[in-house]
Amino acid sequence: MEQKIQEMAEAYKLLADKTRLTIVALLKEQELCVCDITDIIGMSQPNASQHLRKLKSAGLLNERKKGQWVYYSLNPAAEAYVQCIYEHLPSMKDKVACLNNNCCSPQEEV
Amino acid sequence: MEQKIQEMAEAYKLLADKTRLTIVALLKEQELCVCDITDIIGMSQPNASQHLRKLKSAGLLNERKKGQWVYYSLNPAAEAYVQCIYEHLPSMKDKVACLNNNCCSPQEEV
DNA sequence: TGATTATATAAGTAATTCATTATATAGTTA
DNA sequence: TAACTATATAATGAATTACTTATATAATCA
Repeated sequence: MEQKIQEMAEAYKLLADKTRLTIVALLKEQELCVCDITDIIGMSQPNASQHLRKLKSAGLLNERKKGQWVYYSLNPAAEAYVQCIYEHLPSMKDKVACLNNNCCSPQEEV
Repeated sequence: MEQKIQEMAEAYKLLADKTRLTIVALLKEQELCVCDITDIIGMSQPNASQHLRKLKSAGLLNERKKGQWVYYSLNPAAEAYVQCIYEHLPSMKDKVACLNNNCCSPQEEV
């Protein structure tokens, strides 16, 4: 039981950061590339990249490369104690809406 | 929406610690006083006290004073995005079992 | 090929956090 | 009252972490 609590605590450590939790909330809406995320959140590219690496290393995200873009998405196989949190995240539909108006990278090619 | 994510991140920060998550798992079984927790987990009294204060300040715990003991319990009115985590915590029944055999403080007086 | 764009990594720094040690408060008991 | 027990608070130090700046890798395009 200690092992499981340890794993849970480590996962929650990743979600206990406003920036990463925002990234997860965005990815709950749709798959996004790094530059989408930096544009929407207004953060530096290395910062986003480092957060994404942490989330992916822990198995929370999947990654798909296409050309020079790397698209990240929520891993549907993530632990239940992680996924239960996603259900409580506020909608980010309006935040990702601009992407469909082509402000940033070519979403229609996804 | 940023506000809610901020609040969620702060709550998860509290649960992103193995010690505090263990305390919460114990309290999910039953109300416990500080010395119960220190005995079961094997931690120092000030350490337990400080963790409990954090959890209580955030509204995750209730406190009930009786004599020189302070009994802590999970706050059933805590946010849903917090409570959903509790459902995934492993059982701690065997950990609290010794208390009912009177190893520590007088549970029968609770 | 060279220039541009997207992403990743590395190094450095400031801030936060967890646990310990020491001490204070407060209720109980002799 | 004095001694004891339970709990809380304060101060310190070690470790972790988040962000920035600088640089590296890699794909695309002219």
